[in-house]
Amino acid sequence: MNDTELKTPKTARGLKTRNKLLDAAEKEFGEKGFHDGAISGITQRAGVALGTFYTYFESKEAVFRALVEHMSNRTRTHVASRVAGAPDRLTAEREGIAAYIELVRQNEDLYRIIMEAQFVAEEAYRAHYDRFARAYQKNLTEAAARGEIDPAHIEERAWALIGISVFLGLQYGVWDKDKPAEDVADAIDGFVRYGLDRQER
Amino acid sequence: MNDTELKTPKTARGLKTRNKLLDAAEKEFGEKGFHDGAISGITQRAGVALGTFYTYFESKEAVFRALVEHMSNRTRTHVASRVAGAPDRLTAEREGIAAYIELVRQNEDLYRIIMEAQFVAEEAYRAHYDRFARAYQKNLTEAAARGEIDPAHIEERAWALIGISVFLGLQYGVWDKDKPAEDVADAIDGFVRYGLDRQER
DNA sequence: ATGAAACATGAATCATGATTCAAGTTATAT
DNA sequence: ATATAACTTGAATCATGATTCATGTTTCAT
Repeated sequence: MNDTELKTPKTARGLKTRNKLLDAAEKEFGEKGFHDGAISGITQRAGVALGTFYTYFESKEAVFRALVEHMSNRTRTHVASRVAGAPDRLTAEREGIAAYIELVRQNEDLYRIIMEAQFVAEEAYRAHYDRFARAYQKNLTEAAARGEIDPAHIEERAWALIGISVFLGLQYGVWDKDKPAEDVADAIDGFVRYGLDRQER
Repeated sequence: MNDTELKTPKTARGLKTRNKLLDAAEKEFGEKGFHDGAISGITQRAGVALGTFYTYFESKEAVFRALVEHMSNRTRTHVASRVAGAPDRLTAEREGIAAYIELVRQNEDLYRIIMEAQFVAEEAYRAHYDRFARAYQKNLTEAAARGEIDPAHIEERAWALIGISVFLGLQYGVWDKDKPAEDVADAIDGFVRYGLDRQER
């Protein structure tokens, strides 16, 4: 009952075309946004005829949804792989922020498309952040069990940490790309560890 | 050279009509979003004829811009008035978060419209957060001078604090309205003060 | 009291772009 | 080798809704 399955390509040619369309949609929507982006723009970028689009996607909204899920996965795997080696949660936090800012910088479309999902594919948007929030809560709970962090208010802290990443990504990944992502992550590390109150050490 | 001035009403009647249109636009865009919202929807809600809209606004984008500025001011004054009596910055931080969540809850349109500005009125969106970031930096700098907080990395911390408010507003003001805003503010207070590391006290 | 400026009206215009479809081409299982 | 499913094509359809404008009404300074 979902678009992705309904129109799954059956041959290698079809798969290739569908991927070309997804890549093209990423560029089109990333550049122009959902409403100014056009199906004809997508098919032109992909080098296929207009009608071909509807072989793989039910509607303009449907590609967008597929795209959001695609980018949500990309974000998760990018950050996760970067964080994997961290010795403890607080270090992982710092790495995660650096990885996220870098990702946004390298791939500005990603930030914009996920944000715009809030208005075009609200379900997908909420699912994206819920998934993140749950993952964060799991990590924080485990870290608390190991005695690495304060065990209080895990849920609220998870959302706060998401907010920190997203807004640092906006400011230092999209708007002001001058500072190295590592420097921003270092700068915020002390705050995440010890709050506004203490000096970092 | 700006829309607001070009079409400023000259009489009391005109002013009243313009305000009716702004209120109506807030509801229309808040409910349906920018693209699904219609000028005809706005004028119907306002109880005026379609053409009247263009007596006061140059275009659909222009009302939206006016609206964003209006709501940006509303947000600032609401939070500022709530924070005014706080004895120190860390207490102010806690009050500010509670005030923001309450505002979002009472007025969900506001959250949505400001967020959507990112795509419809990017300048206004960035201006809104830049203004906030500057105010935060000023407050943090002064608090650091009084010895209330760590003086390091003021700019990055300002953006992090904005991100915290916005995402707590999203989660607890828009999506999950069950917890009292005060409880959320209390829950996050320890994190903002002492980070993930310590127990709150 | 009156004329000019402000304001209000809503039908008509107009551009845009998503979606459909009937006809053709290519891949693949047998 | 061939039938069938998978895929491709792009011109035609169609709905939507922003914007304009010519005509009327109200306000207000004098």
